[in-house]
Amino acid sequence: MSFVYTMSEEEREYLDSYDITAFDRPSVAADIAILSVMDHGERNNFRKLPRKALKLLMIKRATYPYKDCWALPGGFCRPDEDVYETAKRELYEETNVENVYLSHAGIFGEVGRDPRGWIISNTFLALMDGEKAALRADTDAWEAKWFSVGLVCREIKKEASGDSAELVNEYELSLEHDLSGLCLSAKVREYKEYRDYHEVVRYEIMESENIAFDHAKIILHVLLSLRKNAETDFKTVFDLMPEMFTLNSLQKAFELVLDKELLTANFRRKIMEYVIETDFVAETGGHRPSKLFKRNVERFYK
Amino acid sequence: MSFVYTMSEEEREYLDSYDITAFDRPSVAADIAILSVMDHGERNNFRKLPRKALKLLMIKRATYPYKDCWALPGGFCRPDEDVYETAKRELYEETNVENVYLSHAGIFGEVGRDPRGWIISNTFLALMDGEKAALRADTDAWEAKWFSVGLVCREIKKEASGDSAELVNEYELSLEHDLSGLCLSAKVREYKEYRDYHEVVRYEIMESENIAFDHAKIILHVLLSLRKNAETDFKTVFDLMPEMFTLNSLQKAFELVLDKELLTANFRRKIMEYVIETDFVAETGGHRPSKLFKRNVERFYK
DNA sequence: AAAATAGTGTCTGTCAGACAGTATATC
DNA sequence: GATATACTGTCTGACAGACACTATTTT
Repeated sequence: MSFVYTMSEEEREYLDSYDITAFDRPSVAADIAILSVMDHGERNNFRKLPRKALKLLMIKRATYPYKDCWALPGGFCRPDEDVYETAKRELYEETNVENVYLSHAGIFGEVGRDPRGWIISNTFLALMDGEKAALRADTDAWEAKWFSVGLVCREIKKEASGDSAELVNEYELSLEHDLSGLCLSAKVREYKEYRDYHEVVRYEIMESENIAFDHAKIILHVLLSLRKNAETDFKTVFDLMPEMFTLNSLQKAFELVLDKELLTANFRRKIMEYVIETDFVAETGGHRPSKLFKRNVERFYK
Repeated sequence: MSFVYTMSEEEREYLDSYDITAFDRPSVAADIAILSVMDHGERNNFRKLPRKALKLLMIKRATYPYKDCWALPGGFCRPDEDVYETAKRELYEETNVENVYLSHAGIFGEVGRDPRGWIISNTFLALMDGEKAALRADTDAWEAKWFSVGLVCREIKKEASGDSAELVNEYELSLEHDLSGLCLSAKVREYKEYRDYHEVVRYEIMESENIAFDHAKIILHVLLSLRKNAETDFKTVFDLMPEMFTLNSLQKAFELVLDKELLTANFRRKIMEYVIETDFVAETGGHRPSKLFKRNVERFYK
């Protein structure tokens, strides 16, 4: 804050006698869902391009509670930093990567969500390109791993009558680690109720296999918000791409985030004004090589 | 959380010896921007419809810091409640209104934002219909008042070259109280920088007249997010409407939120499937009365 | 030639923007 | 009849979805 706030003598006295510790206070944490698009699975055919997957970074907990379960990277907020800075710091500590997309994506403070006590979790979403992210490869020594994200939605209930409506969806979240075959999973229900002319949304964890705390709920929430955001603002998806990329890999990133297939011709027509062709090509195998493109920053801010 | 988490003996011991108070903790507050659409100004011509304005509820501070300045309603989070519940409780205490649109709209925890110490503010956005909101009218006795919201944007800088871009906008926020003529105002700059292929947005308060803390920044942020959200998801704007409304008043609500004029014929065509005609009419003056409509809830959840 | 990806051209229906026009109340 | 709001019809251009088509590389 840059503007100057001048204090009276009286106010100075009031503040000096103000005891902020008189009230109960929570611990505040920043948890980060770090997403990236990476190659996934075996490349069994030399001609075929590698399959791509949306990947999430999870960390194995070394201590109680939820010892040996996997959790989102995160940590507690310190008095000398903004929550945003906490997230940035944790992100760097876990990935050695700086300058990536980072946005606040919600707050989770339900009573009893952490057995250690009153802990409020600020959730952040970070997006980074797979090349940068892969530099700190996941080895057995390092307790952080990239998991392929799978999300399936099943409709449980859908009722709309007169002035009220109720929708229940069950999401099956599965997180798979490529090399070890390790698999984390969860079922989370989404309850949408429309009553008194207002919508109330609530999530409930039904099952949670090896995922710590309420992080399955948090991951679901982040994935759904990202998807919704990307529908209208496609600048976001570019944050998953390296400096130069093929139009095919950009399309794959969109498809993974939006969770639907796109028609190539239409996608290219729409995206064309946001990219600039470079003189480079990607030589990827037994077929015609594709041109590399970069962002057209000026169009982003037309 | 409904699933059961079973603890080992070892874990129980760990948790019993865990001292959460060993670390510094912040106070966590929920501040709410409560918006509503109400009639505004004198009705000088009996034929003309009342002018409408977007109104924000502000509270005059009785104590230091920022004594006699105006602030967003809010309060501290208690250990037995979710931050969301804090917001709902505060909302009810200030307005006597329940069951309205309420959503988390950001977190403000900059170091030094509150002279009392380390206080993190969770910002919520609440929307309610003007009829409900006006029930607790603003009297002189009550220190809460509805202010008409004015927001003007001026472009300070716009540079995009090669791989980086910089945009600076200055927003002039003015809050006017109809009866007393009381006026609060602020100038807040928005810095958008695009570097290393990622966007960073930052707000800075340049002036703040009678608005407490960093609330001018918070209000700006809430208004801009609401506007952006309403562009694509127009369910939100309906939360500003009573059970029955004229299409004209709905259009005015959209225009106030989106801050742009809409063409009536096009607006009606677009909105028609989301409303149902009722048998009632609004008799408003020396001209053809308009039909009253209600929400078509089933279409909201098609 | 076969296989695979790269990339283009065009038809079609929908929909938003613009605007002119008609309808119906009260004073 | 004047005034003000209520409400409708239709032209236009842009654009998204669908899909058939051509191009280019390696094995």
